[in-house]
Amino acid sequence: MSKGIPKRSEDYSAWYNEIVKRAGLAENSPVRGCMIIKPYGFAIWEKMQKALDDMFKATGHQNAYFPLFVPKSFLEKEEEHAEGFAKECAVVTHYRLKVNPDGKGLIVDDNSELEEPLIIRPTSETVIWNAYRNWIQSWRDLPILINQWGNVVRWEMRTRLFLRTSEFLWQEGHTAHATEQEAIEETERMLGVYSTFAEDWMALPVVQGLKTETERFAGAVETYCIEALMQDGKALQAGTSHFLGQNFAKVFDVKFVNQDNEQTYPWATSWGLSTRMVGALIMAHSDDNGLVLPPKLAPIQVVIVPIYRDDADLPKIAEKVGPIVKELEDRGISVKFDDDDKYKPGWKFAEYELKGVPVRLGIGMRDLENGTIEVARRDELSKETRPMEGIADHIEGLLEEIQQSLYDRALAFREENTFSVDNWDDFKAQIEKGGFVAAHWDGTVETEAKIKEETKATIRLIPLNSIEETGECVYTRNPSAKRVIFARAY
RNA sequence: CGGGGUGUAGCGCAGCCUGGUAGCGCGCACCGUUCGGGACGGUGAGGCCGGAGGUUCAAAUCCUCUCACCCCGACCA
Repeated sequence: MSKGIPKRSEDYSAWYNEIVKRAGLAENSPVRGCMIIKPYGFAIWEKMQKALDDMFKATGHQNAYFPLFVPKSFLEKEEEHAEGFAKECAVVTHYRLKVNPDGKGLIVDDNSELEEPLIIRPTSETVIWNAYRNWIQSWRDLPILINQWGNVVRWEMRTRLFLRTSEFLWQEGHTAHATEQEAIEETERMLGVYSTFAEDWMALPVVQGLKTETERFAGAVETYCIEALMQDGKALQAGTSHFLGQNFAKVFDVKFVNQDNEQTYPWATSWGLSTRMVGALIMAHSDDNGLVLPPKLAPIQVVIVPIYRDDADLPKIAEKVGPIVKELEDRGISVKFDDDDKYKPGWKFAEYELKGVPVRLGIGMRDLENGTIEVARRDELSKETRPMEGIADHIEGLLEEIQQSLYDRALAFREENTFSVDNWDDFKAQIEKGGFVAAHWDGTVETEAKIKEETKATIRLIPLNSIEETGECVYTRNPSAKRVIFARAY
């Protein structure tokens, strides 16, 4: 049993913070709003990166790197984009400090003011499209399929580890295409990649859809997103993919000659997914005993804890464990044999539970005599004693089972917490209770704003697969063609 | 920026109201016994009580000012 983690049911927010700290994922930094990602947390992010990067490569993308600094004039070019990000930009105005002549410390050297301020990128559309001007001449240069792994800064008023930090790590894909159709297909393809990642790797069921005008990315023609439901009934945007039309091509004067020898603007997309997903992972599966990780993203999938009284027994156990470790590793399973004698088994059990290691094996002298091994699974907190014979096969299957089981559980939770609501009183009551609320909406920005004002719920998305169904707007009773998903969100 | 809270040992906290030589738990170091769900005993190290000023014979404690962080809201991935 874990010591001193607040209960999810009593204080979700405190529970979340404790998991992040106690599992060694991240901690606060001296700079407000920024976080220190610790090795274990970063290992999870690296697993995410690897899975995504492979999928990006498999869909024809290449990685590149663009600078951290964006000239202010670049950011200004696309009007909506500029307005959208203006409020949260860190600005570099000087390039030098000097020793304070009046005493100790350093002060900004006034003689080092930049002619043009540099913005620390909140996203990279502008620098990238400025570069694309030189990269794109002919239809033969297209498509350009680039992804970048990096950091961005959005000066947030209020932050939470992983979920919203002023600086965060992410990937941003930026593509250019000859036709509108091709760009839209790319936007949808990458949304599909994100969905697959969320569901197959994170064991997190998501709904795919479109953002409303209000929630759309600043500068996009259309924003697609995936939304997931967290255990406290709040929604979390898990990834976004934008169809940018020709907006950035036009303002950066990027043109190409098409097959009919005409000067044409290319069509753009951009798509991103961030370290916020580590937060999503925690909130989706973890429990009052700590983190619960899906096997596919767990830095350690199997931990083996030796149990012995006499120091002389450890080598005997180790001898038996060696081949098991090898057999598991040969199957691509990451294993840790924790033979550290500074901690005792009970402590280790609790520790690996806190860290969400999917499978724990316990092996002691009793097992050596009986040819058995104890197998414990983190998701169900259950354990059983099994024959050592064929244990690798069993574990391989068990990891798959756990991965699937976490997904099934999360899906069942989402289904139990998705409600169709048709009148305003029910709507308000349900939003208060939490969950996804599917309701009719008259399609106007005004109604959306009023609903948000009165209930704090926003339209998370207009689902892609929603069935056409005529109805009346839950707020205005005006006609509506389909339901949209409302929720309170992170 | 509003509202609430907290700064005392590495971590978590008590002490403050009612000023009088800074304490508890965890962790840490060493010794011994332990080891199948966060072991136990013994010994020991560790703190200008967030910062500045004031009141007082005397301030962690009272007063003023400041800084930082956390939580709730407005902004947002």
